[in-house]
Amino acid sequence: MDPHRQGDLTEAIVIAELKRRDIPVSVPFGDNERYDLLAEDDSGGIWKLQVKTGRYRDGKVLFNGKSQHTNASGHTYQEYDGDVDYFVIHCDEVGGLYLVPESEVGSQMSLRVADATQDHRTINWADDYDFDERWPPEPATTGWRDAVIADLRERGIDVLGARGGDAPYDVVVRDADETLYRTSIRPGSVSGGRVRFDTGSTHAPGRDDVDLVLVRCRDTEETYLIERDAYDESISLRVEPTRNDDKRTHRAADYTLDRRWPPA
DNA sequence: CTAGTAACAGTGAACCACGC
DNA sequence: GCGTGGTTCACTGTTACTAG
Repeated sequence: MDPHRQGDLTEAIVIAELKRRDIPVSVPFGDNERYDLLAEDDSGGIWKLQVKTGRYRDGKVLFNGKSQHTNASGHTYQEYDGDVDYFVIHCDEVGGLYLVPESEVGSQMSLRVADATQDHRTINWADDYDFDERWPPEPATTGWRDAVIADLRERGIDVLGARGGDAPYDVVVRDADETLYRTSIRPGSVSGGRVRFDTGSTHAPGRDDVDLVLVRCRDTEETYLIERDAYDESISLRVEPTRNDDKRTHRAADYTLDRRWPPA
């Protein structure tokens, strides 16, 4: 089956599955929206869902977390980066329906259905993302950006106001030496033992745009400070300790606001 | 230290629909 | 006819982890 029809089929199956669970679902008019469906939870919350077809391979359900389109310069790839709240993955081969937060998905993700030869920490077990276990989603954390700003002020750090217009940073902060730092504040979450945040999207700040990135992780309830020069395209902070102390590993504990402020 | 395993990131291709 | 848009499929290389 050609990919477009496959996508339509999966979307139809997901709509049927949601209806079967008495979940109100709406389909956006036209195909100009980045999400496929809108679903309503019991409390009236509206969630933007992106439907994906899962491919079963080597005991895992694989799916892509980005959309691809073609222009004059060739293929371009775009992550959803907040344009959707959740991915709903249906895999025909295993008959599974999974709900995965957008923030936990990179360019692609695999959900392990079959037992693995080795019990790997980074395995994303499909059962953990079972739709019926995950629905309804937890209400979105509101005011996390304000929480970070409050965190900064609590430490006596000067916050010189929020951005205006299309500036790539959220606030400017000032240290005791009167040095100013353009700072981007991003939401993060723990996945696969790592704190992840959106570093590679079209909306993410580049090295020339900001000096610092503050990541508020909802799972660890910690704020991490990362100097923008510390990474190129992306960085992930490992929450759980590793047995082999690899030099390339970035430990989240080393990047907490308390340990990193003021910037070197 | 090494081999094996798993996840991630990136790239190219195929297919169909649509507009110019 | 050609270029573009949107989707999945398939493959390769890199990174990081586990086990021996």
